[in-house]
Amino acid sequence: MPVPLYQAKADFFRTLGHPVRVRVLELLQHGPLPVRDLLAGIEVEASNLSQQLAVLRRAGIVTSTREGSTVVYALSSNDVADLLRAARRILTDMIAGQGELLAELREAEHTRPG
Amino acid sequence: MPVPLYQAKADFFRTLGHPVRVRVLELLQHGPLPVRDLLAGIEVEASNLSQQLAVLRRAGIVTSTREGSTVVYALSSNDVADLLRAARRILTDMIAGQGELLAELREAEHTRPG
DNA sequence: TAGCCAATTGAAAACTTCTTCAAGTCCATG
DNA sequence: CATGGACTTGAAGAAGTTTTCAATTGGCTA
Repeated sequence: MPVPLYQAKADFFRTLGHPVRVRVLELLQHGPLPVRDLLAGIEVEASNLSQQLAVLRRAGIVTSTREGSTVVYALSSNDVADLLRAARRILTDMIAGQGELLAELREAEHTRPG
Repeated sequence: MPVPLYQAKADFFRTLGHPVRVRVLELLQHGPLPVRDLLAGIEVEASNLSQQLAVLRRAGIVTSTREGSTVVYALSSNDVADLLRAARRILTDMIAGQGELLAELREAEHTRPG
């Protein structure tokens, strides 16, 4: 009895639903990075970053390998980058849409119906 | 001062992170539908569905219009369908990957190292 | 092996989201 | 204008997530 696909999708999206986790995935888009570099690129404490990395690991979205005294993270599928691109497109559209709405509202203020 | 984009992305993904909301978006992929039809396609109580629709509406992901005594919902951008496709691809990969892992583990059980 | 740095873990408190139920709105029709 | 159907809302408790801090692990080098 498999987990229904819509439940798996929801879990997956929920996993992406945190600003630190999104930043991590963005930073990993261009290739693997050690924790040290993630930490340098995200305003968060080491232990909090670790917690968020653990969430991504448990979900199977990233993998970690120890190299000497540092740990290197990588995306486990390149499709994650596609997904982030799709999300960026939607958000850009939505923000543009809101911009238009705002413009309409401003106009309405000047040409108010009597 | 705009909301940072990674925060907006995280909010967006968080909004998708619920099985009922994922189902709604899947059902709306092929065109607008009245609440009645969503309700028929999802195992959930009317008031719970309404709560989830409100979350999607507030996030600007769907729009609703009243037509007589029914209310019709639609995706506000067609890109949402792209995103769901990208998510499906990733999940399919991930599940396939887990399948392989499982196969390896099973093998290991039979060829256990001393 | 002692001390240090990098990263992780466990656990408690603070916070957010989800579910549920009763009550409410809106429209059509008798 | 009362009734009924379709959908939404508010609010409260249950459930889940996030943050934080102290403690811990693993590896390196003196």
